This record gives sequence, structure tokens and C-alpha cells, in this order.
Amino acid sequence: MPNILGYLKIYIIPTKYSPSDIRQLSAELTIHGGQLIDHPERADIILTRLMGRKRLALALDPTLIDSKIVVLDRWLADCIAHEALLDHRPYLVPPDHSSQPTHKWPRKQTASPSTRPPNQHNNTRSPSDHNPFKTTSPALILASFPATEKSIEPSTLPRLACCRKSPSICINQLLIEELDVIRVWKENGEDDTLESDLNQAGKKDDEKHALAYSRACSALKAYPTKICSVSEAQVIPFIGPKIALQIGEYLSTGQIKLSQTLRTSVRLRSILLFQTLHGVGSRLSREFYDIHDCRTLEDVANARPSLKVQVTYWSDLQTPIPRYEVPLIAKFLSDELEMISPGCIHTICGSYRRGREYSNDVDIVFTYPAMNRSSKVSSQVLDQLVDRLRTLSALTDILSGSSIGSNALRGLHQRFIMMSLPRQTRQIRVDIIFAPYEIYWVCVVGWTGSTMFERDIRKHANGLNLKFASHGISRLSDGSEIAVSQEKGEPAVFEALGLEWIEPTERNADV
DNA sequence: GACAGCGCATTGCA
DNA sequence: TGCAATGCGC
DNA sequence: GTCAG
Repeated sequence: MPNILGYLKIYIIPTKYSPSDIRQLSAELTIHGGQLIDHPERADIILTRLMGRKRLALALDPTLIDSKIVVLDRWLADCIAHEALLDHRPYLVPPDHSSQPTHKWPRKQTASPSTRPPNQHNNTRSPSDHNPFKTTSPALILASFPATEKSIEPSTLPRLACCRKSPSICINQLLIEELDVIRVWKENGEDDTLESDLNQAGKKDDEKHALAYSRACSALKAYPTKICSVSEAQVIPFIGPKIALQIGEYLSTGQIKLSQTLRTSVRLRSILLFQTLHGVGSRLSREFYDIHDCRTLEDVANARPSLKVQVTYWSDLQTPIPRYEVPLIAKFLSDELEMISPGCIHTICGSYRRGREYSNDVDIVFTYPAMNRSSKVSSQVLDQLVDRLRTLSALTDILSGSSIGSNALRGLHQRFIMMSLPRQTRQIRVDIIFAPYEIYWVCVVGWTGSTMFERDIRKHANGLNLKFASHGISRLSDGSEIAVSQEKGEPAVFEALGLEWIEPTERNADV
């Protein structure tokens, strides 16, 4: 019997079923590779016979209705009939009123962090409770990538991320997440302790390897069909013999042994836990672990008091910000800004702009049409905004950003802050950027990401003897500026670089 | 041998 | 105190 | 670790 359901965890809402119906369904879905589970909150997908959302609300926790995929049980019957995992969307439980917003998908970004209720008591600061590795549920991958994509010749995949379409979640997502564990491991110096690392030699290699894994994952991210064989994978750019071998292992066993081992490594988990703090990277976190023997965030806070504020609000900062909240934050800031100086416009960038359902922070680029590079007002306005937040008790901490420095000379100003909305305690990381109007859209491109996308924009620009930076596009030869029309918006930036337009939601070139 | 490239903050050394 | 080197974030 | 020169 083919494994159609691919170990999907399935919960059945018992309403309208007899016990024997349930037994029958259970048998069918088990035969086809699914797992019937007792708790809806752990399910990848929820089956029901209830035809309306109102009825559903009586039978299922309303928060689950929004966070889980709930489909009519006909979906299962059709999957079995077609011997394929079908796109669930046509089977979603219809809303009762057509005026209500339709069920958006995908609802959830990652399985682990958002399942933790926000603001719970913080005993989540030890590595054993913290899972830094993502695992996207199979149902979500299915939801994001219906099987309608046409296949391509792997070797024709563009070599630069800025020339490819990279969705938020891709059809080979689980494979990529498996490879990404190895990337993270390499990025953190494999198992080298800091001492042996300081003796130079090896570390640089690991970083290069990490980069290689990033590129391989990035290429896979844009690959439109499910990888079925090593020979297919081998011809994809940036996948050489070593990574092909890992992919082979994944294809035959469903996982990569090394990755699974790494996921359980206490040291790696601790090191990654420390890196959730702004300003702590691979170097510092290893120093905390190996030299100061830190094991929890409290240990780290003691070792470096400047991190205490972040540790205090750690669970807030770890709680993903749902998509709908992001514009509220932007509106709050722009309203305050209007009072200081009217006429500002802004674009929310970062992962929000790339279409993610949840974000870790909020990036906003502001400008005034009247604000040009030579005017000094922008830094004053930014300072005033920060002061205003302080008086409103919205500001918790400034993580970075100063009025001096050469970026300020170029008219670009930024503050990375920690703040909360009025009458709320939940802390949010916000990156505020002020750009002169001449470079507004260049700046938006620069702050939209993803990392790989930006890297390859630069690489592409260099090929044209141009330099791309968030403070403008210039010629490599003499440094002279290339003017980009701001009236034409973001596409003008792509045009200036000779790039085909890629939607922000298709710039998710990182894992 | 190259792998993006720059601004900001901190540290260490003269 | 000033300046270079290093780490970090995007 | 992969690619290009």
C-alpha cells in the first residue's frame, strides 16, 4: 500500500461520526501512512464533517480553527481514491458568511515556537526547552506548493538568487531544513571549542562550508518540483558530490543522520540559544559556553550585564509576531511621526514584506518626499521620534543606532529598538530606517532581503560594474551615482540593475 | 582563489 | 586618547 | 563545499 499521507498527523473531530465510522477512518488513514492522534493541537491537519465555521467553533478550540488546517473529510477519501496527497485547499471548511474573510493560508510558519503561549512563566531559558531548529509541517508544505508546478531542467536554474523565484515555503522544504542544520553547525565551527578555534586554521573553512550549504539550500528553494533522485539533485547549481550524498541519504531514509544527531546536541542548542540575543553571534556564544561555562540565558546575562534587558524580555522577543500585528506597529510609529512632522511615507520591509505569516522583528523604511540627502532634518526627526516613544513609555531599549557615523553623513539613519505598543507589555524588536527620498526604493530593496537575495544582487551588480548598497547604486569605476526614479517605485531599482522583476514574496532565498 | 559588503559597537593595543 | 581589528547585523 | 579561471 503506498504511503500517500507521508506520516501526517491527523485529528478527527468526532462530531457527526459514530464510533465505528471513526474506527473505519482510522484504519484507512493508517494504512495509507497517516497517524491518527488524540489532540488537535498536535495535528498537521484536522478532518471534520461539519460544514460551517460556526458549527466548527462549537466543536474545536477557536484558536485552532485559525491556526490549523481544517478540511472536510472528503479530502481523505479523495486522496485515497487518487492515491495522492491532494491539495487541501478546495476542501477547507467554508465560512458561514461570505462577508467574512476567507481562510488564509498558510497560517503557520513554523511548528515549534508559536505553539508556546506568549508570556508564560519563563522557564524556557535553558537549552533543553529551546528548539532552535525549524520543522515545517508536511501539510503546510503541501498547502504552500500545490502539485501544479511545471518541472524545469535542473541545470537551467539561474545561478543568482536575485534571478530566481523563491517562495516562503517550498516543495523540498523538509530536505532544506535538514541541510540547514548542517549549515548552522558549520557556521558555529563544527565541534571546535573556542580555544582550538582561536588557534586559527580550521574555522575559516567551516564558514566557507556554511556558505556552500546556504547556496545549495537557496538553489533548492527555487526548484519547483520535488526532488526524486540523486541524479536529479546533482545537476542543480551548487549541489556537488558531498551535498548530493546527503540528499541521497535523505531520499532513502527520510532524514540525514548527521542532522538528527546535531539537533540533539546540547552544546549546539545552547550556543544557538545564546544567539537569539541581539549582538551575540557564533563567536561570543561559544565564548560564553566554553570559557564562561554559561548554560542558560541567566548565566549569559550575568556574564554580560548589557544583555540583561534582552534576557528579561526574552520570551516576548521569541514569540513570533503574527502578520496582522505588523501594520499596527507601523501605523503607531507613522502616526507619532506625523505629529512631529507631517507628510511621511513608509514601507514595511523584512520578512513581513516577503509574505511571511510570522515575523521575528519589524523593519520599516521611512522617508519624506521633501527630504533630500543634504537636509539634516531626518536625523533630528528620528531623534524626536525616539524621544517621543520614550515619553510614551513605549521605548524599552535601544539596541543599536547612533546619530554619528558615516551612514548618517549619507543621509541614511537607523535605530534598532525594543518597544511595546501603548497599553501593551509585549516587547517587539523594530528596525527604523530613515532614507532620503532619492534612495527610498533602493533602501526598500535593501531592507526587504532575504540575505541570499541581497548577496546575489550585489554580485549581479558587480558584474555590470555597478555597486549596489542601501544608500544608492553607483558605478564601480568612478563611484558616480546612478539616479533611480523614485516615482516609478521599486521596479525602477530592478530596471536600473538590469534585473527581471521579482515579487517581494518570491525573494525568500534563505531557508 | 572567491565566496557581499558596509555600518555600528566593542575591544585591545600603542 | 586615538586608531585598528574584530564581531555582529542586515 | 562548490564553482570558475
